[in-house]
Amino acid sequence: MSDRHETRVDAQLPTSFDVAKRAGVSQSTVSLVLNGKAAGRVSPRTQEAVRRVAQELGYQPSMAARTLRLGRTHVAALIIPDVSNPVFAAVLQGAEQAARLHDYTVVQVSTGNDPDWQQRIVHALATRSIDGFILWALDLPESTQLEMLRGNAVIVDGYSPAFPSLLLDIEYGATASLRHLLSLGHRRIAHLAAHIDVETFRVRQRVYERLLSEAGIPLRADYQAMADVNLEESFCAALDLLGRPEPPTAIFCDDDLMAAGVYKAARALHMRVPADLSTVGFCDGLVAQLLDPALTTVAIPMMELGQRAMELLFSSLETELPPFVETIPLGFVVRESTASPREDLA
Amino acid sequence: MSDRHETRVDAQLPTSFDVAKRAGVSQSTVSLVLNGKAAGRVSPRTQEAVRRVAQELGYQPSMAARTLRLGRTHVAALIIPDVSNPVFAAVLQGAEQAARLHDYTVVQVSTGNDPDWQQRIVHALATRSIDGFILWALDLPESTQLEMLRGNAVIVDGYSPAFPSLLLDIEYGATASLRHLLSLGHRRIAHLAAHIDVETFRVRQRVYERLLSEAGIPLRADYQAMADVNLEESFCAALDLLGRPEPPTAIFCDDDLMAAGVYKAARALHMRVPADLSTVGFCDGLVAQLLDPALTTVAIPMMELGQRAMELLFSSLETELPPFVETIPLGFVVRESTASPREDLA
DNA sequence: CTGAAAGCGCTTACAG
DNA sequence: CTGAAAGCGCTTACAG
Repeated sequence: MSDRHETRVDAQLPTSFDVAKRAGVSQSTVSLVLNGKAAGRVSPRTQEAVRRVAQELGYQPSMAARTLRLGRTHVAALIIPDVSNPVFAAVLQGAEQAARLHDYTVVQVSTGNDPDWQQRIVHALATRSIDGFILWALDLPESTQLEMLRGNAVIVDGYSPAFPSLLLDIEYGATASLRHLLSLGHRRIAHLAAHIDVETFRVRQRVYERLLSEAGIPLRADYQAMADVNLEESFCAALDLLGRPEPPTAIFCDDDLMAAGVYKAARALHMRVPADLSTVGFCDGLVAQLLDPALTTVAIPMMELGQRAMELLFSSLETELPPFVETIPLGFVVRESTASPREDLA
Repeated sequence: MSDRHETRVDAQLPTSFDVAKRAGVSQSTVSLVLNGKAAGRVSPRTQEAVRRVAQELGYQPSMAARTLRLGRTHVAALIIPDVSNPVFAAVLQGAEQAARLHDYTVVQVSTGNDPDWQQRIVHALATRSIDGFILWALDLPESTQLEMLRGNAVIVDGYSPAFPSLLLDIEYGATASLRHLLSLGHRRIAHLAAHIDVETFRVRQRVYERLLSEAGIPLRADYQAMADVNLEESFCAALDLLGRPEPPTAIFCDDDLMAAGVYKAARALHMRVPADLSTVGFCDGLVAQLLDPALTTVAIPMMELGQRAMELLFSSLETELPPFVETIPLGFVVRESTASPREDLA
């Protein structure tokens, strides 16, 4: 005995069987026709009839049934560190654009909210709810339980030897940014670093250390601060930096949102950007556009990256791609948030 | 003959049958136990054994199979006008938080990118890929094809007689905002309106017209501008407004992002906010926090709303809620973007 | 050119 | 207390 009526929707919707009955053909014929596999197997007039009836009934195949049969959900997940950073909206948009061409849906999962994100991925994999993953700005240790991800995931801006990866040229971006500050004559350069232990931020730190040392500037612990990538924390950390006995004349930030925190702190202390304090960011999304004066920053093409990552994921899903690395060049945009340090501070 | 191996993943994952075999019980017993329906039907020791084996094998039930059987996907969609506005990230966060408690996933769909969004909803419904919908800031004409949404959707900040609705008290917010400007002495108040024809924005327009007329201020066409809710368009429109022969002394904006455009235009014209130009926004999200000087704006509790909307959706999914309206109070926050008009302009 | 049948992996009456 | 079986709605060999 059937036990339908679990949802109101189910009760109404036509199945391929309904179409078959009404078109006077078998259910398999309906499936064949509607999947475009009828070429030379079903007469044109039958095909026509099937299509017409399907149209009339507004028939659409059940995703669940198709998924069960085919083993594909047509859902991809974009795993990002933090939804509340608006740059990821651009990534999602890019990813969705690419996904639509393949008839896929994208769900966005934030690891920031959820320390148990690895578990969630494993669960999604185990319940076969998601076909593929884009992992953004996350490191995957080789010996991880995420081993099962092989063939179903691509990495962007993260370290992992086991997956196809889009690697951003953070090295270049950070170098350009710091060279710019140095060439303006800054020597008291602080680093406002993201408080997340992933490679993309470690690179920024390394470049900071190297360029300063190359310029013969000793590293100072009191010029290094950490904060979560959000406005409040960055504001507090920046306030701290600027409150030092000998405050920095420039702050190199790991993200635009952190630069926004610096702006806010400068404002609170009645300092002007860039006259009293130069600031550089990283990302160049909406936040950079909003800041006044306009932010000098490293430009990451987020939307294009989202798109590219999704395309890569599809390739990988089709025929497992070997682990490889494609390096994405970044830009560096000089705007109005940087200037030479004041004479008395230089 | 079986045709497995469609995906690498499928090939490996254990099924309830595997668990049954290894535990030496029938597949139905496994299902009963793992679904907590074994009370008094399966002996404790059998239950224990089943659970242990399931654990060992890392067994998780296939979502697709469960969905097909039960008619529920455990996916809800949040339909919003525009992803690129960062306020919606907060909505999503709230919605996800509530969804997690019910073991649901949320996908976010933007209607802005996609004029065909109604079609997409119908499709999602027809393919039974999504259980329920939260429709945000959208109007649904009664005679819509979305009739089939009945019982599967809730509305937030939108007009529709047929669905459970969370109605924001836009009326109050807009009134408070305009009263504030009027009480500061402004009489040359422009309206920078969102270029989307939905009720939530029509209310703002009506209140604008009414309050001005109540204050005995004639409506001027040259004080009304429209733009999409993004920085570029709002910037251009604001530039236009401020370039009038007799420019406004205050601009009432339909959204914070539009207020950001006004700030940018003011800056471009070397006008100071609020000395030369008062600005009020609507929303009070990240953008409001970023702006300098701090934005006076109507506060909408986006995250709480996302949460509440999701809870409402669950209630509605369980037992169809009759159409009803719950009105959400808004706040109005006076910060630094408003002041009395300059003497020579008042 | 078309149809009957197997099987994807579950849940849940039903029979014992 | 436990198991055999139906059925959710598809796709795709296979047989005719």
